[in-house]
Amino acid sequence: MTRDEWIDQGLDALRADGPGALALSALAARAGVTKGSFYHHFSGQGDYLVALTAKWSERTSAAIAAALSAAPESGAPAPVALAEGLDLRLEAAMRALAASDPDVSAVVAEADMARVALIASAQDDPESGAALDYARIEYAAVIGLAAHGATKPEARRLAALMAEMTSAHWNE
Amino acid sequence: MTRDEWIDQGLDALRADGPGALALSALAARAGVTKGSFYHHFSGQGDYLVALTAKWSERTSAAIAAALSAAPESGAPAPVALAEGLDLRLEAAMRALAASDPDVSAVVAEADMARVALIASAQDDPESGAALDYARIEYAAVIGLAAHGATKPEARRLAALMAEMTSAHWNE
DNA sequence: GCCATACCATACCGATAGGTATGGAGGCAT
DNA sequence: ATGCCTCCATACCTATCGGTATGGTATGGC
Repeated sequence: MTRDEWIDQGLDALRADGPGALALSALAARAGVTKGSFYHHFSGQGDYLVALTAKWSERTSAAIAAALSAAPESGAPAPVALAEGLDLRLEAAMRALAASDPDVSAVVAEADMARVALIASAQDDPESGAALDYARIEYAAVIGLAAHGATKPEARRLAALMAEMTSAHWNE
Repeated sequence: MTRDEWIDQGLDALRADGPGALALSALAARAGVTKGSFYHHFSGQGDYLVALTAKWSERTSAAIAAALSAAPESGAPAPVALAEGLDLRLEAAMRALAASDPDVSAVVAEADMARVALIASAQDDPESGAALDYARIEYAAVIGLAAHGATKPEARRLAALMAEMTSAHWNE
């Protein structure tokens, strides 16, 4: 077990079983090791959660950036690219985790802002002040769909409808 | 302390400090009583959480129904009425609570469906299949805004923009 | 005045959480 | 072979959780 493996297993557990699965005993049992390993790689729970959320933030933001930059060729508008590139269950679980930990909450808030900025910059007229507003709405809608457990096909369909609405209103 | 007071204090604590504030010891300390009172009014944690979520569901759904039915006169479209009638912090905290409790999750899912149906029925052409889709998007956007802690004025402004988009696309 | 019942404080219990201290097993250099 | 350093298992500590058992006080009916 490396530090990264602990984090990856934690992300899997978080996605599968929610924040409660991040209890140290549950994590160790899941991985088939004991707490000895954990405290060798991490100074404590705070250290672990920060590292976990940081990795989530990096990975997810990179995935979004890739999906958005590929959008012009693939023809997928921003909301669809989001619904495609995001792990909806993990997004929802991450928000639940953030509700009980201020450090996590800060990282999530920062990631949200960065992603909204990414979406805005992929818009037709990124400089317009409205671009940020449209981006926030699109992003909020996808996160909201994740929050009540929409399936991927549903999320994709609704994201497409949303994209249609946005671009129609945008170009009027 | 009555049963209802325990529930109301729990909702306040949940909104203010997240799911962790629903720990029995924290609740009792907050109310200035001991666990003796709690176990007199409730059979246990499960009983309490079910009662709490049920009350939340009733109250919130009633508030939404009222806001939506008043919308035609007040001129507030559905998303704005939602952003106005919902306690955004409480909505976010409730989702976090649902992530750790299947019973709560079931109630939240049911409430979500009911609210989406309410929004759809307030639409111009409620019978159309698209009405439900639009309603889901509008609702998801507001919940998503709640999830990353949007302030009420922001939520209101973005909800208004969203309503403009939706109705424009709807009537094309 | 008596008794039942509602209400709640106190004290206790078992399980589990995070955290620490320690020591053993294995590679790697010298 | 020796010594060191990485990695982790074991054992233990303390705090806190949900939950139970019990006893006390207040209030209302009769």
